[in-house]
This record gives sequence, structure tokens and C-alpha cells, in this order.
Amino acid sequence: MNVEKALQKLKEKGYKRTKQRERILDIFVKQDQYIAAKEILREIQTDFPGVSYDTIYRNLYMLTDVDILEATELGGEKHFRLGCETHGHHHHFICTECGKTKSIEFCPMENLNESLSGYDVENHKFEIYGKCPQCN
Amino acid sequence: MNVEKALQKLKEKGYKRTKQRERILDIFVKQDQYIAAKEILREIQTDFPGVSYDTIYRNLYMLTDVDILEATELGGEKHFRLGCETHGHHHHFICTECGKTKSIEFCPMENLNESLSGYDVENHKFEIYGKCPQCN
DNA sequence: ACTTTAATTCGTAATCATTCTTATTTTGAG
DNA sequence: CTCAAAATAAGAATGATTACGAATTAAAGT
Repeated sequence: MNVEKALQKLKEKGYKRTKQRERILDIFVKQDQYIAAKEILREIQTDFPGVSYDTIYRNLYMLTDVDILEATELGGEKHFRLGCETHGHHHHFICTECGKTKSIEFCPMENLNESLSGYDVENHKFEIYGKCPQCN
Repeated sequence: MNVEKALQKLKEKGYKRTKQRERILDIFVKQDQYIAAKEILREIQTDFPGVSYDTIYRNLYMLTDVDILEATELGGEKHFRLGCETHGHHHHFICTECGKTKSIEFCPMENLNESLSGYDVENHKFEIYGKCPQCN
């Protein structure tokens, strides 16, 4: 996924192209890791000193909504990363030091259909935390 | 796990017995589900109108520390429940309606040791969300 | 290019969970 | 009973997130 492709997708959905949005997308395309809202803000302020949290959050949630970003909660803060489109459903190892991730091409839900009969499964979360080889 | 057993465990670790602590434990023993700090506060205030959040959090964290409670983050809020001592490491289905849980006696980490060589795994989270048979 | 209109952003205030601080109270050992 | 350590109360502080009115801007049509 690159910035232009993402903006194209947004256009199809009726969202406008703004400098701030381009910049936000740019950050995610360049960094393959989970990023907190405040880091996005800090990064963007170098170009747009006036951006507000409202703009950051509104865009992050919107981008997550249209499946350009993925969101997760790390240590009480929401973090976002570019969605992986190369493969289907999967999970992540997440480095608690640098935020970089490694895809885990395995979903534990495959193993336990029968043990949840009677339950309406809506969602699940499987994340592995630790230090990546670089940070270790 | 019952209240007396828990208090006994605390005594062994050098923690004192207080009315507030008894009451907190009581709530967890009676409710087999994840509970947010504010719900604990509300419940306790019927008996101790003056309890502060400080007391709640201090105790919840302490009880988690000594493995009497388990903690997880649900929707940006920390939630706690009585630890399941009848079995070892396991995971949970969590009802998003009532907070009740069902133990999942299966850990996905067993399946992927080799794919994470070079990574220092510190922790993991596997939770299934949905509606339990009663709420469904 | 100009106008219109709705989307978007800015600036700031409000909210909510959690943590911190200080003074006071309680517990349990001796 | 006395005392020191532990625990609590009360409220302020913090930090992430959300909300909102006013101002700006993108883009679609004229």
C-alpha cells in the first residue's frame, strides 16, 4: 500500500484529499510499525505546527474504518499501523521496544470451533509481545 | 478461591487485613467475570462511602501482583477477575455484554516456537470476544 | 476563474481513567 | 497498650481521548 493508492481509495469513498491526510499516510507507509497518536502528532507538527489532536484522531479512526490502518491497544494507548494487504487474516508479534511487528501466519481460532458452540464469537485478539532481534 | 483463603495468602506475604480489602475480594469471589475499577468503587461505596480510587487501584494491582486476580484491558479500561486456580495457563472467551468468561484450555503459543526464533517473547494476549449463550 | 457546499481543520475546552500527594487512620506485632 | 509500618481518604494532577464552535479548504458545478 502506498500513499497514492490509499488516497485513491479514500476518494472512492467520498473523502477529500488534504495535506494533513497525505502526511499522515506518508508516516505509516514509511514506518512498518504500530504508532501512537501522539507520535503521529509530533511528526506532523514539523510540517503543520497547528494540527490538533482532533485532526489526528479523526483521520486515524477514519483510516481504520476503511481498512487502510489496523488498530490495537498497547499499554492503555491506541496504536495504529498500515494494514497488511499482502496476506489475509493474521496476527502479530509486537516489539515492546520499537513497535515493529512480525506477522504470525496462524490464527488460533481455527483450532477451537467446537469448544465454543452456543457462543456468538464476534472478535478476537492474539498478540505476542517481546523484543525483536534488533532490540534484543 | 474464597475470601478467607485469599486473605490468608495476603497475610503470608505480609499484607494487612482491612475491611476494604475483604469487601473487594468479596465482590470478585461472588462475580465470575471481568470487572472495571469504577464498578468496584461503586459497589464498595454502599458499605464504605469514602473509599477513594487510590484504594481501589492500589488493591487491585496488589492482588494481581500476588496472583489472586488476573487483569486485562477491555475497551481502554483495565478489568480484573479472580484468577482461575483450578487449571494452569489458559485464555478466555469474554462476553461483551455481561463480562462473564469461559476458559479456553488451549494456548496458541504452543504451536509457534520455531517461527519466533531470535525473538524474545515476554508476553502474549489471546482473548475471544462475543456474546455468551445467556446474552445471545 | 467564481461560487457554493460540505468536508475538514483549528484551537481550545471538556471528559474520563488513572496516578500522585499529603495528612490521617488503622493494623498487627511486641 | 504502644508504636511503627501499612493502608486509606480526599482531592489535585496527569495524560489520553473526545467534543465543539468557528474558520478554512477541497472539489464539483456554473
